[in-house]
Amino acid sequence: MLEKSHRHVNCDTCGARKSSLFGNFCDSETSDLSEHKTCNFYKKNQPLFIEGSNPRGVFCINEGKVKVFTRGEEGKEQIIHISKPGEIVGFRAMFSGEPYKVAASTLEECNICFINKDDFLNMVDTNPTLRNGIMKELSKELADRATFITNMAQKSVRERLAFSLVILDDIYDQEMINLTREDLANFVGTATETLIRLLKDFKDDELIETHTRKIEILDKEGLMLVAGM
Amino acid sequence: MLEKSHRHVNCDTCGARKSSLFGNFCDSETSDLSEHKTCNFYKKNQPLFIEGSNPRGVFCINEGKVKVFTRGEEGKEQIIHISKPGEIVGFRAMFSGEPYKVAASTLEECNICFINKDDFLNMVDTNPTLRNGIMKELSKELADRATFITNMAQKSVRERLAFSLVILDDIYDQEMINLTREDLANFVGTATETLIRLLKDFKDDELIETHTRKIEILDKEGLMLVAGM
DNA sequence: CAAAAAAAATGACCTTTATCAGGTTTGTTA
DNA sequence: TAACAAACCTGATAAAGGTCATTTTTTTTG
Repeated sequence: MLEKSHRHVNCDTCGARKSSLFGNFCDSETSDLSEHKTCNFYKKNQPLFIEGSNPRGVFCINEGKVKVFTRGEEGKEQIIHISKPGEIVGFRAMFSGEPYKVAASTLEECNICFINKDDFLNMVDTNPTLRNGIMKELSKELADRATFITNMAQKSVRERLAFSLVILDDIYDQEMINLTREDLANFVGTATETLIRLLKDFKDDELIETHTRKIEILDKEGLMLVAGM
Repeated sequence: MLEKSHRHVNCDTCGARKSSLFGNFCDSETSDLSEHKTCNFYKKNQPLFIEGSNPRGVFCINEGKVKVFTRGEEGKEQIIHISKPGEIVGFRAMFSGEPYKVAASTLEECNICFINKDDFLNMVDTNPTLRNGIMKELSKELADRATFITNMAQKSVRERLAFSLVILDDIYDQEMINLTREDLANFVGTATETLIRLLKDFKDDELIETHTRKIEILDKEGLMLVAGM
């Protein structure tokens, strides 16, 4: 899927950059950025960082998807967020001065650039546009998580699954949703068995179709109705 | 409870300021801040702002407690956070450029100062220490909310109540926890009836004692054990 | 390509927790 | 302080959803 040419990305030509926090960098800023990053290829299910470790920089996704999650008491994952190309992962920890409170790992083959902590913080310090973008992003995520909490507290699993599928449909853009049932359950916040049963309900209701693992959204409006959106 | 003298607070002498984001302001910065704020007394259950309205500044709590909450589909509140003196409420919306996604209202009689949006943003722009403090705060809250989500998804109501009581014990510091059963239920994320039944269990287990509405923590360690902390 | 491992699916069962309905206590205000 | 409203509490009931055990399908790997 990923071609060799993708494995060493230059920021100037990176399509993902344009929709990222670095999107409005000028040419000199962009080439500067390019010089200060390294680029790595990740296989499926490889960790970017784990809970409790010390942040050494930020990860900028060029290709592929990444899950950000915490673990509950018995080690069960709760997926907090799924990042797609153009998103920067792990920048919260740059400012908190604390070890990671969440973990991140790849959901598929990924191409991900790494920017060193000092370089990143230096950019944030000297570039007000970038800084404002980051503060805006932090704020938006904070609002998203308030909604997430409320959904968890007040919606049924059925409603949350519908809600999640709508969100995932955006994240997966033109592709079909491609997650293990377990990951999907850990995103919705339910047991894998319950999730599978509900997926069948949704199939019966012709809201979705499954192609082995992949989930095709047939009726997004209908899902939004179920989700109460 | 609140004396008249508290109703017009000067930032120089404000005890809450020292533990706030403005804590390390120098004298000139502090008096500058004092000039740019207004101070208001709020009765119990008065809104600071509501969901969907446009942010016009930030609120700095001098005395009293404030709940920050969202409403689910049927209007049921989910309390996301409870703020105490020294905390600044509503600054997320300063950076997002969007209307409030949450609402805030007083839980008791409060003394709260208001700083105008422009003045606040100007301070943030020109004061790197304040700015870093804010970014750190945003980041920490983001991490807190990840934990909140995971608790909601994976802990039982019993565990969440124990968890909530431990947190509230810190927020209420030396006082007893003083919330309506409904507010407490909306913080834990459960039905009021369920909450009341569980409180009785905790009383039977001598983890807490109630004095009409007020809740006294008898065995914090025990609660933490129940909460799985 | 066969064998093993991982993931997906199904069934039975049972606990947790929401809901509804009613009764009591506490707090507020005329 | 009487009357009213709000908050609190209790009981009965039902359903949502978790757990465990087992089978089937898909994927991975030697």
